[in-house]
Amino acid sequence: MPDRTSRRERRHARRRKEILAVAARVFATKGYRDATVSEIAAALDMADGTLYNYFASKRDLLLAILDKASTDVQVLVSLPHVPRTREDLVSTLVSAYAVLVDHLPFVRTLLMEAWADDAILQHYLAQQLAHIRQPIAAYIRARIEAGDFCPVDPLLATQMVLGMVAAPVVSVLRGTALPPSPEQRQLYAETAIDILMDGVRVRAEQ
Amino acid sequence: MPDRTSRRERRHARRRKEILAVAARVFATKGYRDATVSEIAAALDMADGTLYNYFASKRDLLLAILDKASTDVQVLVSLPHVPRTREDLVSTLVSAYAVLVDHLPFVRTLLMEAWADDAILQHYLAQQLAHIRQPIAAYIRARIEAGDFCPVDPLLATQMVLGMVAAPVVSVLRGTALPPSPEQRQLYAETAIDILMDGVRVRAEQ
Amino acid sequence: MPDRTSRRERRHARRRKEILAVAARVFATKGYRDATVSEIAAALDMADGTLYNYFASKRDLLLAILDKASTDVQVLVSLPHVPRTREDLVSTLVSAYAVLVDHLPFVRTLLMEAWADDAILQHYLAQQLAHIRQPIAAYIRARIEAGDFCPVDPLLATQMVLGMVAAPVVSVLRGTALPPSPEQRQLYAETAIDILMDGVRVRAEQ
Amino acid sequence: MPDRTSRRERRHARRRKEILAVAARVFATKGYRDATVSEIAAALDMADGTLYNYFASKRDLLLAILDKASTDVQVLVSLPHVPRTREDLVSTLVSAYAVLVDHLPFVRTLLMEAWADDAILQHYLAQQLAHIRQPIAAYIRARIEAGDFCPVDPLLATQMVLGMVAAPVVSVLRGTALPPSPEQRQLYAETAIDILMDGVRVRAEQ
DNA sequence: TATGAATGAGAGTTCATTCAT
DNA sequence: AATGAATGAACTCTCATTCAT
Repeated sequence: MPDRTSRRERRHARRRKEILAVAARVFATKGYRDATVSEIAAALDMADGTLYNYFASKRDLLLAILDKASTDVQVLVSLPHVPRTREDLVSTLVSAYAVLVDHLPFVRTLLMEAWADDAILQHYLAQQLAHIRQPIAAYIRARIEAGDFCPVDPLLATQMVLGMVAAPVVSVLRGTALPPSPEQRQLYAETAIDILMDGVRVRAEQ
Repeated sequence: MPDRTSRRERRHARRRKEILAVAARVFATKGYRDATVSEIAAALDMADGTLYNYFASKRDLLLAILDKASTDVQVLVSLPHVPRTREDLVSTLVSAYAVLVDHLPFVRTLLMEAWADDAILQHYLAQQLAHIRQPIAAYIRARIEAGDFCPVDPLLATQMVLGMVAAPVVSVLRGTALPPSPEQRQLYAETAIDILMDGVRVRAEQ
Repeated sequence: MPDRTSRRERRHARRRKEILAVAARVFATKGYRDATVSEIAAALDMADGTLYNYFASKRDLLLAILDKASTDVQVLVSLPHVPRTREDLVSTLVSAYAVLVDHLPFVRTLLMEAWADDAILQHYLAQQLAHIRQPIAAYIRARIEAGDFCPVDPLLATQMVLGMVAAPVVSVLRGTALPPSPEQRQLYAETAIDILMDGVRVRAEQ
Repeated sequence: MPDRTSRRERRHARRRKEILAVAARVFATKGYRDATVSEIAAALDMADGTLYNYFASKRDLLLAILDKASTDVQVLVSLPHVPRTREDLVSTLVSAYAVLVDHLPFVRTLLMEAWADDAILQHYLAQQLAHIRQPIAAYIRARIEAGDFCPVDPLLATQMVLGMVAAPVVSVLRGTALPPSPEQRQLYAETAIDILMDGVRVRAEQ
């Protein structure tokens, strides 16, 4: 009876997803340690024990959330091509914001736990960040060598680029600001790219 | 015997400081909830109960750390004057880095707890951040009106400035990078200011 | 499935009662402070944590016992009518003894805690005692005015009546004497009423 | 230097007495278990450790209080003669009230602890009570045999006598009523004796 | 003698996890 | 599969007692 089995499996997978989403919200709000299993179960209108039919332990639940968050962030890394033009850079950034905002509780939980736990940082975030940094640094290095960019430290500049780009969504990730509208995301991206490229200063000769 | 009393008081205050420093390190590493009182006491080579002669509760210990972190950060706010020249801006930034680096475990604990707890965010961090943001935004707004700066959203630009400036010390605060040397701090500050002012792009006419 | 729910509820209520009875016995014997939660749980052949599924805290357990003791004693207060004849008085007293004896550990715990704690005395005992005293005092006052009773202070006489009536069950409440048989209760009641009415002295003219 | 030694000893004994009096007050108010050593030391304006120069342990302090309470109550027992006349009975009772009232915290502590602890009851109170009961019972028995008293159970009557006599000072011992004035004591004693002897009922022929 | 900081055993309580229903 | 009562390890905190000063 493969049909029955697979239906059951689909149902099981669907339920796991529901649980993950709710648990991520709870963990994102109170932190892993302060959130209780009962609390998550209650938010799911489900008995405590039932959770254990889907996840082996509370920690397992966390790891599944971190896994998903990590995978979600990975999308940012796998760019189809290296953006060159201003429009290209802006639209890449806009879609990066979209990814973060679409998975808020997952990303927030990941950041929270990675801040405290070295193993989690290494396992779920460090590689992603390295993969994001690397092409940016390479790009900057190349443009410097081509004489397009000023001779800054490429790694330092990369960090600053990321800081600048991340800044407007920190409070969103934190949960104190509402997710930005598409227009706002566009604004964030354009502002970041423009400041980055030409600075805030008005050029004398223009 | 006022001499005896005041010696006791001094001793008491010194011991409190020691405890605070060690506890901040432990909290910064494992998080408030995951750190146990026994663990802190052990790190101090002290019986569990002795801690309670200095702090009424584990939470009280946390709050004292947050208080100190908050006060330390406050220093960043109370600038003697608004910096104008490039050198002024750079040296302001350099000393800001020094403050963060000098109180690493305290600031790290504050950031970790404020990330999860709304009340803590409000009470110990929100005002400080507002006080940092406000003069920067005012400065940007003024320069825009004077025609010196491009017409960007001042608040958004402020956030990006802060993101850019904070970026190189994030991993230091996290504990994965060593504190920057004075030379590095100088470099961070100059790079941030320069990118901010003129962008990374080489100007055609120069 | 309301059947399942109500069965659970009944089971829960039954278990609460069991716990209350055992806890009252332990508190009555060792006092609230000296009795430990582990000890009560052990007497119930139950893990410590299980108790907390039924009562929020050790103090909550005490308060539930005091509540019950208070309510039980309240029965003494709610007499269907004011007793007049000797038989009436005697049978009222007999049933009062029955109430005390039927709830020994509860009443003993109440008396013990009310002896030390003003708030408990006020909340769980003072009103009951006032309600017992008041009709007795009123009765004595009325009979004095009718010329049936000697002109004693009604309140003082009331206290003495209660002292006399309570005396034979003090050691029972204390736990050093066995509960009186119905015959003994009858004897206690008759003796108290008779001494009260006519004293111990043989009247000359009889 | 016997003078110095004995002066020191006198001083030591005096200090012990002070400590006992204060500790009895604290124990009487909060109970032995709920009172802390620090609290008693603070009430004496003394360091915690100093107490241990006078008493080996907190329990030792309690036992000394119980000893004193027991000894004080003993005075009630050692009557110079068996009272016969009404005046004799009344004055005996008045002085008994005086003893209780003069040692309130000690007696209150004794009653509180004896209510919970069998060993304390046996060691510090049971004998005293037996010694009080016995002559009363003997007296009643004798008067019954002489035909003066009605044929009641002498032991039961004894208990009721004690209950009646104790009633008006229960709230004083408890600490909710002020100690009675000499006039009130006289009234208590006379009322008790009179009710006891002749009851509250007005005799028909009078 | 007097002090009070240090001690650590032992208390109350929480909560992730199990398992009979 | 779903339930939630039972479990007990692990935590925070208290306080009688000790002892260097």
